Amino acid sequence: METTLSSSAKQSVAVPEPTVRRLPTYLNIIKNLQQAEHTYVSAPTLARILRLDPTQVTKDLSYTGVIGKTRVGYQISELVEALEDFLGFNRKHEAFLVGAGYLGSALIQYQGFRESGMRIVAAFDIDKNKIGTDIAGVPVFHLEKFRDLTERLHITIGIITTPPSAAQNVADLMIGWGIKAIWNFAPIGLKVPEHIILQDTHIYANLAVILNKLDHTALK
Amino acid sequence: METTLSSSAKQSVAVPEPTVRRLPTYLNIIKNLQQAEHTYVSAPTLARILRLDPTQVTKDLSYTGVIGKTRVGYQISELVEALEDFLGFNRKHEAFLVGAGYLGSALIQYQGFRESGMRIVAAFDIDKNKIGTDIAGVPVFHLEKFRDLTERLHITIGIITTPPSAAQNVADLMIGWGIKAIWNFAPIGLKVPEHIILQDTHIYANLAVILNKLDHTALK
DNA sequence: CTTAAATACAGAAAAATTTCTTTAATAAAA
DNA sequence: TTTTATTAAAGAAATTTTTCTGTATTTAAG
Repeated sequence: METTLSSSAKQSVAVPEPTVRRLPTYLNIIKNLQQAEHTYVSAPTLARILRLDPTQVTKDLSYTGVIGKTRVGYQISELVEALEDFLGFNRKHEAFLVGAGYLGSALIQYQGFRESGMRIVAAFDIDKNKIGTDIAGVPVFHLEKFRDLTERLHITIGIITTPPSAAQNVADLMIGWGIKAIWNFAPIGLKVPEHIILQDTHIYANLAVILNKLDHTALK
Repeated sequence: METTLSSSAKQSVAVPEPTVRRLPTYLNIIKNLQQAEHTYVSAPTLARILRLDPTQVTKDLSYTGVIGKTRVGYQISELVEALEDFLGFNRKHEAFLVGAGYLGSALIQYQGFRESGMRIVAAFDIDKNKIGTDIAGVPVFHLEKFRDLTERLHITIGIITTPPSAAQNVADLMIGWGIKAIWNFAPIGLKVPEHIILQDTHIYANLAVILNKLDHTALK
């Protein structure tokens, strides 16, 4: 799905964001190679698999600090560790999700994130029909119950899957909870303090690209 | 989620892909304004809502062909129609999904795509436990039943949510079905003919950006 | 041992994208 | 009516990202 529209706290991030986006893909492939008993992988090999420019792969991997061996490539075990470390996939982050609609439910049910260090531990909504239920084992609470929470939680990530009209209020609430990063799926530009990490994801972005190409190449 | 790594059939796409990605977001906001009885919207207004550069909004919207009125902005009804037309959201595309795991199920259950012109009409898997069931009303068939399909289907989009090892085979199969576009979620670079539209989406990309920022700003 | 091929890496060049600047138009205010 | 402020739009500049070149290294083949 999606794509970044805006982001705050972009100071001192020397690594280009397109690179950060590609790194998980490299990691995934390298892990597959690791399971297939490979011990080394070269940039050209990764480039062939992903149909990318070999020098781009080299540049991307250089940000991990791993140095490759000429004529051989990179040591897989070393690269896996470096990538997981760089991406933060080996740390454990717990997340709250607000807005248990179709998108929110889909995100919860997609447990794949668990392998990447993020676990959704609770969901919130204001729909009485959803309160008290659970989605794939994740309980759904009433948002109001957490409104006046004074003690800070150990939750680092807040996921917003509400309608856009509610998103800013939810964001403010999350900041009050002591959350460090907000993953926003609402199509609105949230106003957050400098120290809050904000990542906007727009579900329709990729679909839009496909549909647009479909129409524009069909005419050719 | 999300992001494009590669794409084929990129001939004559004069509109920058970042622009195409932003357009659905504009559309969403403009529709909200429309419901709130607004009739005009200006680029600076959209820019404030999304925290973007105003001239970027102007440039993006210029690709729709809609021309704005100085000092007033764009007519909302005209813009909605132009955006939906440009993005293909008012056409109806049916899709097959192969790989009914967590991600595939999440995508099916997220019915939001229906509003954007794409409807997932069937899912395929090779897991006997899944065959015969349905996910949110979408039936799950055995992939093999469709392997030797000779007649072309009217399905335009194929969604791949299989493990990477199966992805290329599935892609070839889909091309045989007469599919026009492939939306690939497997972390692998698919080889497809020139005329097939290929869009790669990498689920972990956005999460990676967040986790990376979390670690790198926490140290500051 | 020598040669050839494949690779990492650094730097330069090119391409794409965003941001800035200027101009003209026009609605609203004075 | 005149002035002011806001906006769209086009083009230029700046920035970011990708791609291209060249060099040194090293494994493997001859």
